[in-house]
Amino acid sequence: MRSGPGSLISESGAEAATPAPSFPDDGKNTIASQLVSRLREAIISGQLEAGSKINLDRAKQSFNVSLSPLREALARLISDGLVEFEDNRGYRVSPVSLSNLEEITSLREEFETYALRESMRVGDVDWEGNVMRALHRLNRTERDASKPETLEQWEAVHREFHLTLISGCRKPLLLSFCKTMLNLNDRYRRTFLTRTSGDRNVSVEHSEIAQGTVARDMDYACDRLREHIHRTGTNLRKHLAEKGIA
Amino acid sequence: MRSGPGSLISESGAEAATPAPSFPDDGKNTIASQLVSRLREAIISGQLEAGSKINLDRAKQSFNVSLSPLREALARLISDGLVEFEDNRGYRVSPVSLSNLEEITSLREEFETYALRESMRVGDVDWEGNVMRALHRLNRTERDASKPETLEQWEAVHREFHLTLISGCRKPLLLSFCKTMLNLNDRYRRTFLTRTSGDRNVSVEHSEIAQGTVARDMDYACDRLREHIHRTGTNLRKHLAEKGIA
DNA sequence: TTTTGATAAATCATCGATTATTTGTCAAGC
DNA sequence: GCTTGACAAATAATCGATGATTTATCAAAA
Repeated sequence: MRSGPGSLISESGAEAATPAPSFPDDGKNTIASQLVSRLREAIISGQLEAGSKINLDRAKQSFNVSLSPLREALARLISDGLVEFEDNRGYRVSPVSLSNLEEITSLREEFETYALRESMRVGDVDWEGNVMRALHRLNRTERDASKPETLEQWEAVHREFHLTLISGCRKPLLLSFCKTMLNLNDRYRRTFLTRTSGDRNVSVEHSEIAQGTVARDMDYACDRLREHIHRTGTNLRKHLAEKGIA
Repeated sequence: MRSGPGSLISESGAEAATPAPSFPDDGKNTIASQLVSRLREAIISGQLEAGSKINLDRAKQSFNVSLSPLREALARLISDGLVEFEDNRGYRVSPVSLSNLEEITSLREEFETYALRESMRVGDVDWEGNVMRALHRLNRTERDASKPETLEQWEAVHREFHLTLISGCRKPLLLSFCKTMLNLNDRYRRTFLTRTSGDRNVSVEHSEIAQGTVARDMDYACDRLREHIHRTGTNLRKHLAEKGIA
C-alpha cells in the first residue's frame, strides 16, 4: 500500500534505465491489494457484469491468484459499494437499477455541494491551483467514442477533476464517501453512456464550476455543480430506460 | 446475513414459544460474519483500544479462530471505518482524535437531517409507528452509570431510535453511511462518556425530535435533531479535552 | 404432472503449513 | 557516539488441502 524501506532495495537494484520501471511496486505490494484495484476496474468498466455472481474458482483462475487474497480483496470492495456478500452464497457484483442511480445522483448533489462549500471555506491556495490544473487537463483530454482508450483516459481525468474540486474540505470521511459515490456513478456512465449527449456543453459546465470555485462564489459554484450532477443523472436515466432497466 | 425467503421457513418453524431460541443462528452463519460482529462490538465498546495495532496471532488466539476468517472479517470492517489497513503492516483499530470527532459530528448533522427530511417526505405510516415505538423503548430504558449492563442496553435502544428516525427515507446508501457515522460516534460516547451531562434533558430532546417527525414538521424536527447531535458533539469534545486528546 | 426426498456435484468456508516481509538486535566500521 | 549492515525473531501474506453448505439432478410417490 506504500513504499517503505523494503522497496528501496528493488529501487537501487534497478538503478539505471527510465525512472518509471524502477518501481515494480505502484504502492500496492500485496496480491490482495493489487486485486482490489484490478477488480474495481473490472467492475466499473463493466467487464464484470452488474448483478452477476462472482464464482470464486473461476475468478481465481481468470485472475491467476489463490483463494485467500481473492476473498480478502472482495471483502474490501464491499466498502466501495461495488460488491455485495451473503453468508454461504458468496460475493456478487452490485446490481444496477433506476432507483440506485437516482439515489447516487441525489447523494452526489447533496454531498459534493456540501464538500465543495467546505472546500471554498477552508481550502488553501494549493487547492485552488490543483483545481485549475485539473480543469486544464480535463479540457485538453479528448473524448472520442470511436477510440476506447480516449474514453478511459477521459474518465480518469474527469474523476480527478471532481475529486480535486472537493479535496480542499479537510473532511476525510466525507471525501471517501464522495469517492464511493463517484465510483458507482462512473460505472453507470461507462456502462450505459458511450457518446455524450448533444444538447450539453460539458466543458463549459466544468469551467463554470471551476471558475466559481476559485472565485469562492459559494452559491454560484454549488448551483453549477448541482446542475451538472443533475443533468448527468437525467441523461443516464434515459439510457437506462432505453435498455429497459427498471 | 439476511432475511429473504430462506428465513421464512425458520420463522414459521418457530410458531409457538418465544421467537428467539428457535434460531441457534442469528443470521450469521459463518465464522467470518460472527467475527465481524464480535470485533465491531469490541472496538465500539473500547475493549480494543483506539489506534492500537491488531496482532493477527494474538487476535487469532483471543477470539479462538483461524487466520482466514479473521482477515476476512477485518477486511470487511474497513467499510465501517473502524479499522484501517496497510500492506504488509496489517490492520489497526482506527485512531480517535478531536478532528475526527468534529468531522463525525458535522457529517451526522448534515446527513441525518437530510435523511430525516427525506423520511418525512416519503415515509409511510409503518415508519411513523416504528418511530413512536423506538421512542417509547428509549424512554423506558434506564441508564444508570453504576450498572454497566444498563449502559449497553441504553446504547442499543438509543442507536435504534436514531436509525429508526431516518429509516423511512428509502435511500439504502444514505442509511448505510449514517449507520457508519453512528457507529463511530457511539465509540466516542462509550469510551469517553460514562455519565450524561447534567445540563441536558436528553429524553426531552428525543421526544421533541420524534413528535416533530411524526407531525411531519420538517424544519422543527430537523432543527431539534441538529441541535441534539451538535450538543452531543460539544459534550464529547469536552471529555476528549479532559483526557488530553488532540 | 407436480412434488418430494435422496444423492451427487458444485461451490463456499476454513484450516494448517509455508513463504515473504518487516522489525528488532547487535556488532563492525566510520 | 552514531550510522550501517548482517542476522534473527516476529509478523504478515499466501498457498494447497480439507470440511461444510448450497445447488443441481433425478427417480419415486402423490
